[in-house]
Amino acid sequence: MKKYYSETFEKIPGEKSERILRLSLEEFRRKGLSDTRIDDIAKKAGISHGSMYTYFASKDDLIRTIIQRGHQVQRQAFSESEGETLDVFENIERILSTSLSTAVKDPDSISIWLELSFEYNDRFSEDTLVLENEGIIFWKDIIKQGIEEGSISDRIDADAAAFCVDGIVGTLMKSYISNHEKEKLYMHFGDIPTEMIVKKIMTVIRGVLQR
Amino acid sequence: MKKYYSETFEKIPGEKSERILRLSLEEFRRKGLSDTRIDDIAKKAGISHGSMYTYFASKDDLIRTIIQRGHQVQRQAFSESEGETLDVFENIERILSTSLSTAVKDPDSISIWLELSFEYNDRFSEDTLVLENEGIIFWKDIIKQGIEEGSISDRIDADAAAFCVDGIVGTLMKSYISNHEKEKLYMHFGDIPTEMIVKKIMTVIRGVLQR
Amino acid sequence: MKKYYSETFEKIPGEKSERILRLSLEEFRRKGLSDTRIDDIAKKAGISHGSMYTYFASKDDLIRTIIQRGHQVQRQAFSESEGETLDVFENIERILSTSLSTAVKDPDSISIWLELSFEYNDRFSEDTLVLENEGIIFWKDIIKQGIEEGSISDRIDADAAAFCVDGIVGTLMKSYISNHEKEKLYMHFGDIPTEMIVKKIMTVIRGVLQR
Amino acid sequence: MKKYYSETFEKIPGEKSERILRLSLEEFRRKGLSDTRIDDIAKKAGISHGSMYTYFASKDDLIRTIIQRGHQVQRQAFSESEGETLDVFENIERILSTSLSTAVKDPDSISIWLELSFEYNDRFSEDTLVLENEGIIFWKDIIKQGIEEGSISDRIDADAAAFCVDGIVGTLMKSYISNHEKEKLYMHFGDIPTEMIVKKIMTVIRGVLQR
DNA sequence: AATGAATGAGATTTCATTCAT
DNA sequence: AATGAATGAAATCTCATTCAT
Repeated sequence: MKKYYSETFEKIPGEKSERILRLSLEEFRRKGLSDTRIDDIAKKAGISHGSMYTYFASKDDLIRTIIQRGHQVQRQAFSESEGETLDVFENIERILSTSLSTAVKDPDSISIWLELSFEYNDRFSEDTLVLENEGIIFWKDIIKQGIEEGSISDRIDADAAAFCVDGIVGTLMKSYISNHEKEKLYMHFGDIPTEMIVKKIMTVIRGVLQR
Repeated sequence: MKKYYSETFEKIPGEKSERILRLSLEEFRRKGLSDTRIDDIAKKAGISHGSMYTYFASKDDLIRTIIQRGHQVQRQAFSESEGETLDVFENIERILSTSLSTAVKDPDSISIWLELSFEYNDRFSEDTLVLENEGIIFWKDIIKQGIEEGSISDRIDADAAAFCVDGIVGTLMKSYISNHEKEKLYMHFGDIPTEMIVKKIMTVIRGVLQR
Repeated sequence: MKKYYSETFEKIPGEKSERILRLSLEEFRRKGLSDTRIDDIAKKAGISHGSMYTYFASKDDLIRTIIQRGHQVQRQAFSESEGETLDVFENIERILSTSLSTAVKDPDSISIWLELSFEYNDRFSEDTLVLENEGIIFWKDIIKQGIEEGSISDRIDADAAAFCVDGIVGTLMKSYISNHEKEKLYMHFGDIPTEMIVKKIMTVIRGVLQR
Repeated sequence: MKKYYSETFEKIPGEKSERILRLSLEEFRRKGLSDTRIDDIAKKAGISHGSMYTYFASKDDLIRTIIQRGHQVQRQAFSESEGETLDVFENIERILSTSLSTAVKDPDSISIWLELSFEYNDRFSEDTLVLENEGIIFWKDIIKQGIEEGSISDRIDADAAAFCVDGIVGTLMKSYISNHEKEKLYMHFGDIPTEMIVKKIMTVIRGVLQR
């Protein structure tokens, strides 16, 4: 995989590089990819903007680096949930629950990820589609497994089920990227704890899918 | 509702004002709210740079005007589907189908709408939340009606069902805003006609909700 | 001929556009093409640097515009000296004299022209070689004419004679672009009036060429 | 003569210091004094950026060091041609020939030397004028010698003759610093071997000067 | 002595906005 | 009402130079 950061960036203390990436993410969520200024990130990180350019040749390179970091984290999450022999619905519930807590803890990553959907960010598409595909396959596998096991009705289209679950989880994760989205979530569910939201959504998913 | 355009804008031929708003939408989807330049819109519309500023006091005002226009269209869609005494699932299917064709015909509106979810666009939140709320209530009503009619299982949480259906429809509409999203849709469903996608998704929704 | 300035630049008062080009030339001679800052030219001309960019898309475009202006002036000079039926040596003397007074009055143009000889300015080559060629042909014609008339010895190689006269005139014109070059001229001739320099050089050229 | 390099630079292997100076020259010709970056030279020479600064306190000091090196080489050339009892024209021809082959072999030195003529490089003037003067005296001596010997006509102004010969040789040497100049030389002489150019120019110089 | 990470002044360029015509 | 020239704040990026290791 192509590296979008300099060797210098590799050599600086991990703590520092982590901080830079984390603060970049935060700033990107708050200001948007386009309106985030390299200089602001540098200021927040307590380094000179010149240093930012010794680490990343351009703003786009910084964004790509962040995207790749997101991949690693996401892949790890996928691989962790593999090999577990849970019931399909327990599996979905666990993923939903994990996704939700990720969204609450790290809305920055979700926000930047969602920005990549827009046409004006298509230049990053090649960097992200591979992972998107992995996510889609991940869901399809789960659904197929459920059908094979007989726990999901075979009247249901597997592709559509994967699409729906993916969409529901995505929508839920999106609900924490901004006040605006939090308001919408509140409109939907009122003021209830997040675990409660998972439970409620699971009644739907079970209802829909369970035979 | 506050007007964000000048009286001058009201007086110009409807055809011209329509064209300006339509081309603005197109440009906003392609470049993003932030990277779209007023001058580019003016050039596309064949009017002078300065004229844009006689119509809209600022770029944000243009965006707000576009948002309000979206509201009108959306409200019209809501009101049209009211008063019809369809079966709940027929109703959902029709909305799904309409939403899909809207997304295909006018991805620009969807794209700009989705951009408003991000924190860096929270300044537009007050202009949009009202309509978001209407949409949510719209779904809740449909679900409640279904439960009352007995066609939707009462084991299912109504709020969550509304959230899920809303999320699914939203995800589907998002699938047409960029090549990147189209690719993802293709990963999900392969190369099938759009009506087929609706049908497949309906097997899921019926399966989940139907008692 | 391709235009390297905007339509806006064409429309501003001639006096203003002249001033901008003149001050650009001056600044380019003093600081060099590379170290001249657009902002400094703007300041000298009493306009905003933003305006400079409405006139010229880039610094290179400004340079090209200046080069083209130099062409026009130079071509005019060529065409003026045509059609006159002077003796070859009178002709050369007149050109030498004119060139010298041009160099004294407008060293800026000479300086920028000479900068174009360097490899790092080869990107402008296509804009200048045509005129260079015209200058070379101009000299060759004069020498040939002299040989045909019998006033120049036919033992002399015409190409080389054109090269030498061109080189001498070029060197003389170069002598006014900087203090450094003026010093060198002083080392050569001491403190004598410029007409005297022309006379002295003519003794050489006559001596060399006259049969 | 003031040294513009550090003691450290004196201590490193001659081969290495030679390489650094040679590569600097090359880069300066290709990019120009102003646009050449110290870092690029360091990279080409395979040393670290910082090392360049342990050798030379600044970019200007590197340039001055290069200039002084040019002096040494040039002085050596002068001294070699002294003490030889050639006929004046043989002498000129030999210098012309030597200059030409120097220009072909080492256009980098010529290029940087010519850059020093411009006003924006006047800060190096004090470092170069001494040598320029030596060159001028060198030519004057040759011409005077020719007049004394009777091989150059006394109708000719000695100062002007020195100026002209100097200008011709300078122009010829300049002809190899860039593609642009090579094109001009080709316009003058077509595609002929360099020795032929010398021969042809000598017909002019002899013609002019020889009584 | 050599390295290369860090710095920050400053260059080019962009573009929302103003305003005289 | 329409125009488009002018403005200048601000963004991205460069690179000579410093300095700790």
